[in-house]
Amino acid sequence: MRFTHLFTKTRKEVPADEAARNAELLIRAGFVFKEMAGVYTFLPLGLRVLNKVEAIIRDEMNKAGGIEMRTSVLQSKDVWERTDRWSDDVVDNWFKTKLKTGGEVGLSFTNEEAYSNILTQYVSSYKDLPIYPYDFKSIFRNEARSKSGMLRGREFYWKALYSFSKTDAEHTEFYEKMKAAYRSVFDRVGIGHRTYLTFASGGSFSKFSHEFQAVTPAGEDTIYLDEQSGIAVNKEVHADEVLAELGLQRDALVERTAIEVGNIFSLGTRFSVPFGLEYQDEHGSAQPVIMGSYGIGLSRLIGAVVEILSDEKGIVWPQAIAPFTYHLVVLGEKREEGDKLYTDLVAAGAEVLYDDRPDKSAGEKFADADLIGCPVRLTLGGKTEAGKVEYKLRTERESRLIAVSELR
RNA sequence: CGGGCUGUGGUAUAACGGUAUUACGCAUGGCUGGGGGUCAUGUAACCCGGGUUCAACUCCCGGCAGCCCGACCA
Repeated sequence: MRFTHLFTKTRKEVPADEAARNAELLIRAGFVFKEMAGVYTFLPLGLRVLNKVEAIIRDEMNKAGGIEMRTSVLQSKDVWERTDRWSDDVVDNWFKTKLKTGGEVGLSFTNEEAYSNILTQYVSSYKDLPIYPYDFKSIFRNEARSKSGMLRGREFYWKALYSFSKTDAEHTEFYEKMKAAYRSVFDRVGIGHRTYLTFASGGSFSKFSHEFQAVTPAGEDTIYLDEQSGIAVNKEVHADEVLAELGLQRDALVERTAIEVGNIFSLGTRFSVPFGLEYQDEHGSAQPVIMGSYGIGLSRLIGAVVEILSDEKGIVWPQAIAPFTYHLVVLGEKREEGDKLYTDLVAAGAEVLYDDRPDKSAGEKFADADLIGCPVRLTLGGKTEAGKVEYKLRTERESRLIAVSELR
């Protein structure tokens, strides 16, 4: 993409109404636009990152057996009354609105009911199970207090997968598979080294749920981490009996602030029973479906990556989710060579952000490249010998000259 | 939802009960041309409503909005 085609602009000033580093950088670099507290529009650069994160998650979900679909955002009152989660007294962060015809609808704040309800139409036999549908979707929560930029929004983009299994054993097998898939997602987006499997309260159907907590001071959870094993417990279950059960020594744990970038939990029959979601087993008797829930907030995850990997100059994107691999800077008289290199790289399939602005100084272009954070900066300028290009990694200070042909 | 702080050009800010400051951006032109360069000219603002006052961006009340702390986070 040519910079002159990209309508967003970078900003030097820190937004006055953002204290969170992730929002500050994403706004200054032009990845997102703040609509209101807790609500952000994804601008062209931001959407490219979002799409890459989505593709990684989709890949991992599909590999684990997931099947993608898309549930509606508008949800009907009837469905949620089945599980007693329509009332504002029970769920206080619903966004609700009215139909012209008089009925009430809610905007999805989670998906359990939607899936349970839908699947009653399609599941009737043990031959129909297990199934693992999931979707990517915007979710709405009327938070009393959104905060920390992208980390806690009122509207956010997530992936939710639900497992529908015949037995506890079948459920557990998949649950373990998802743990691995999540591990892989966080590794691939570049924060695996800071993300820990964390035991949290499990509700009525299992003792624990599992969270994936990324350690960052910007987080809002407190976890107790055993650095040896990489296992953590959420503050909410930090008790002697729990530690004993998990084989953790209290003295070995360190307290950390972290953000929950993913969570998985067993739902048992909490939702399948109210919807009559059952199947007939081999003997013809009705059995409730065993469910599990697996969520990842993509917008939050992106915010966490920025919090964890940025430096004083700007964002440092991991290759896998960077908006572009190359940030090509062309200075003054090298315009023609720049155009050719850009065209050649794109033709070869590379993703390139080409700073072709004719009226910007070198300093400004370099500062923007650092702020935007693509992994590789390529420079063509007065110091660059013919046939060569300066190659600099975002994570390194010095650049080196390489032959243009080395770039493919 | 409780508490605190804050609302001034596109962005970031200053002052003042009486003509609204500066920087960035943007526009035009010149000089520049490898880490946000420089000169000139221009452009653009007091959140909304009410009150006090001769006069309110400024003080008071209410609303709305933003940030922070706490509560909450299915």
